[in-house]
Amino acid sequence: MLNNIDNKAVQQPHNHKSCMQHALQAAEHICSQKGVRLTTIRKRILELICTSHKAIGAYELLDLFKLEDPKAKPVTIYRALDFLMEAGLVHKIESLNAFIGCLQAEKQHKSVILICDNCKNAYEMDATAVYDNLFALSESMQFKPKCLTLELHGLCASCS
Amino acid sequence: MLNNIDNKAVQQPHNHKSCMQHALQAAEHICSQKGVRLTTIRKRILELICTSHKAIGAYELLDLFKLEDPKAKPVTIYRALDFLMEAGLVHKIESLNAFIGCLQAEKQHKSVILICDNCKNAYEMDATAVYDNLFALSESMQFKPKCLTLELHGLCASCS
DNA sequence: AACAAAAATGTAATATTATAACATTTCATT
DNA sequence: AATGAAATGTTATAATATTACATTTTTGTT
Repeated sequence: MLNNIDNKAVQQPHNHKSCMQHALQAAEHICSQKGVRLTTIRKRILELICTSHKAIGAYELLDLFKLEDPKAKPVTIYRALDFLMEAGLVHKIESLNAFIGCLQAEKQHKSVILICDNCKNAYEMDATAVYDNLFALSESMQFKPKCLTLELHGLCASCS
Repeated sequence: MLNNIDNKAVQQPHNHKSCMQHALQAAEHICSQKGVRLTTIRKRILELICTSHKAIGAYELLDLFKLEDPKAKPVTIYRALDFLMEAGLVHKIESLNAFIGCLQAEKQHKSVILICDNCKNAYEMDATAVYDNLFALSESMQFKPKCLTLELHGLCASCS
């Protein structure tokens, strides 16, 4: 199985089928633990997101989903995305208005997303030290930190 | 004059008029140095942004600008914003789709934006160490870093 | 000053991203 | 089976951002 939070590993060619299975199993587990329902739609949207490691937009997802349910509407997607984000299964990349599946949803984590501006692949890397540093720093300025957006754009190994 | 990159100072009540004058003078200086033109429209949009330290949306800016030029269109604002961002005079807050004036445009800087989710005031704080850390870390994974989005949401001193 | 090229702005249309409001259906529990 | 809560369907619209092309203004050159 894919070593979680190991960016190098997922950047390499890897068995993506098992990668996706892992994500879906984690999703089932997390949802049952939280007592929330991973419905057919939600699960399918998650699958579509996890089809690749590329950031995907809500309307791209809608187009894919419409192949199976032609009457689907934007709000279907956004509702599923809200659910999946709330559960920590999906992250929004604010600087792209796009979404990625989370590979370590089962662990509470503090990560930076590395985004390749060429191929749009995006991976999380642990950034606990950065979080702790910035939270402490901001608190010393009487700022009460809640939530950090941390996205690093650049070129991945394959594209540079 | 306001000490640049001093978040505490701008969070306090301060002489905002001089704060704004500083921003405009810096803008003039930077543009003449770069050989680009701070036209009437661009300057005015910058002024409108610098009226407060609150993040402001493009269409809010448009509404304000329309008071003076009722025929103004969205693209007028976006073009000015593009120019101002390119010149480093304005930053976009990706997680809000909103904009703030930069208080230390004259210095090359690596900063985190502290955003108060209550009052929407947003301030930059130096984060050179974080940049250097993340850039180095990502390079060690064969990722070629270009641009970091670093936004910390929370509550400012006044609002918490 | 006259001109040409480049830059900026005007104008219209439209693309993209996201949410609100309310009706209906499905699910879990009794 | 009846009930209430959660999820989904449906319609409409809000909010954010860009494209394409016409016109005007500025700059540099003659």
